[in-house]
Amino acid sequence: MPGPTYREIAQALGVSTATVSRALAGELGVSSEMAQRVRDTAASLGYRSNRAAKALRKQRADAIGLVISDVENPFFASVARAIEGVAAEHRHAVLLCNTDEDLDQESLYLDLMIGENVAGVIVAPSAQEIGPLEQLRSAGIPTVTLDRKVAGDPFDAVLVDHRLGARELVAHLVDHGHRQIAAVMGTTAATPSLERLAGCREAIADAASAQLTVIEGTMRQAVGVQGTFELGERLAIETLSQRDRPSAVFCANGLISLGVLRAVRRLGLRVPEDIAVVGFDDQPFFDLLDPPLTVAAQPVEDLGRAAADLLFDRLADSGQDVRSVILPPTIHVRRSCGCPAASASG
Amino acid sequence: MPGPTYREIAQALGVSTATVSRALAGELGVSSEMAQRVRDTAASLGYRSNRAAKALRKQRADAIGLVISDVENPFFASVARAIEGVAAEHRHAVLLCNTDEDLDQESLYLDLMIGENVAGVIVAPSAQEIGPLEQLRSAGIPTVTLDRKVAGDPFDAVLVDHRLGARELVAHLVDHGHRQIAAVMGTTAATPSLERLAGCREAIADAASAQLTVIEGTMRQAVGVQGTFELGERLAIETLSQRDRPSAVFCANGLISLGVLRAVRRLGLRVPEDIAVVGFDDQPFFDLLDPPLTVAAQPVEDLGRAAADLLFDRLADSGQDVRSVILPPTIHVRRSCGCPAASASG
DNA sequence: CTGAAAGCGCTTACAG
DNA sequence: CTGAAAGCGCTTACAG
Repeated sequence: MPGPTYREIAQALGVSTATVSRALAGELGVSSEMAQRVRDTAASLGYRSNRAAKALRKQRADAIGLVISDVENPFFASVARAIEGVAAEHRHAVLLCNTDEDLDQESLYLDLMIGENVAGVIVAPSAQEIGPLEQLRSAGIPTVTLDRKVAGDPFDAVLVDHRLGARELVAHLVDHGHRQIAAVMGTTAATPSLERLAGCREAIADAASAQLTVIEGTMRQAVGVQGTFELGERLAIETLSQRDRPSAVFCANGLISLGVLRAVRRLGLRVPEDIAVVGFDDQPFFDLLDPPLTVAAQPVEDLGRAAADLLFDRLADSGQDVRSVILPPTIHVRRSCGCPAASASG
Repeated sequence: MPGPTYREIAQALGVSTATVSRALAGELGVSSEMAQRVRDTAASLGYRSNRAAKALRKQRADAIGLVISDVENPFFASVARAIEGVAAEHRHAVLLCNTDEDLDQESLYLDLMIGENVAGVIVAPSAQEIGPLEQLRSAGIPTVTLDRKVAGDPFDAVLVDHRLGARELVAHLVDHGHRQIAAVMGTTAATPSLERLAGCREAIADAASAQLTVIEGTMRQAVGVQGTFELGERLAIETLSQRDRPSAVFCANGLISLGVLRAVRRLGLRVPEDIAVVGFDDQPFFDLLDPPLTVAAQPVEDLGRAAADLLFDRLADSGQDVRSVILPPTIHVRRSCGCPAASASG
């Protein structure tokens, strides 16, 4: 049972569908009295806007695409939540896509979004090169990249200062006296990982006789939440089983951190006595882990909100220059680094 | 720069757009030779399907709506992931909506999805009464409810046997000798909570002289991930600060569990010596908490996949009877219940 | 301020 | 097997 259309509203009032359209769109050029009558009639008939028809006619849907690697990853889940909230304020729907960092899938999904005539796209790019995102550029679709840079800066971007966060974390380890530090990286394909690694190196360079061992998996291994988690565990077991094992480890992200903690537990090592651990990313319960984890927290909500704001800004004014926003991470010192228990860790 | 349409393909081949449509839709009634030529031309012109136009013409978009309370909740994030995977296999987009369990927002979003002409909707209903979901029924939109029942069973449903999980968990506490048990509930508005509570009561009824104290917050308090977490903490602090405090607590969901663990830590109590803790929901790192948490795990991936399968089944054959699938939870015995450390907890 | 009319890009009876 | 034509529900120059 199809709902009423402009035709029914127009007929009920003896006016044209053009007038109905204008009144309901809140356009000027229609008397406020008529506008009111149209709105009343629409309401009484239970009119519901047909977004598909609008999208076709206007060549632009009131919807945005969100292209991330995996909503199951708590980082992306929080970001998605924030974005969806802003989109809802703008009466836009959100199309959700998980690419698993796979370029083919990313390409497929972008095709789909362009076919939906989305107004814009927020994407966490799978690679540093523009690759499939070129489709968005050539189709002229407003795009914001999330957490990652694309070569040539063709899009608005929201970034986190990964380098700074990693540097501070590793410097903290150095302050605790550690000189043999391992960085468990998962993968170094994406820019966040690369920058975090660069931050580690900076901190090491600042310290006399400190040394960094980089441990990393391959792209294929670090797939999905479970995959990354298990990769972290596996890499940590390899590294920490050696006789000349490092005295501290930096974990490239929250999932890796959890994997490393499990490895440590399986090896029967104590944190921080036998091995100190710090990691990128925070979660609300990381202070409840055994031991509470010292981390560099990304401002996930702000990140999502900033990305959505950038996108809707551009939808309102497509002429503006390409902008990028860089957000700082926050260090939460807890116990896994070797610091004494705080009274109220947060 | 608009891409090519059927018109350009048709002109290039000297055929009608009807033929192009049939060929690209893979319909019979077009020679396989012609079909091939159409596909080749489409590919060489870089044709991209216009989903908005299709949606309008067919009165049905290749998209499904996913209406949940909050993707930031790990339970929903995992479910969303699974659903999106199945949808992608069917070349359907997923529209994501977070309702925060707010009926007005749910209603607003359903309006939006219906306006998008979604092929179907998967929804975790905010209430037991049909309420805003009536819109879906009267619009004839295939709907699957997730994790929760709606009065009168008007829709296909995927459920978890909450009662069983809770019953086993509390029975386990009773086996450990506990007689004063508290159930920290967050809210008992939704059916999962109610059924979990019923399961607790059954286990208590089976035990001589055991007693259940139900602690719950109000709807407004248990909002969002952070809200539920903090509510659990607050309720637990109140309960466990009393002199005649219970010796064990059942946590109604994963977020509440984390809140309770934090409360326990803040009160300086030891788990399980001073207070045993069990909870509904699992996460990949719950064995890394201090102490490892004994839980009833919902089969989240299966839940999402089953919901999506039910929906696409119905899209293929709308005539079939209303079905419901009930999935069992899995008990993971770890240490918070009082059991000794397992060698490899999972 | 309002209307008649064209058209967004498809699909689908209908006719051949 | 293929085509001409109508139409899904809107919006928007254009004309008055």
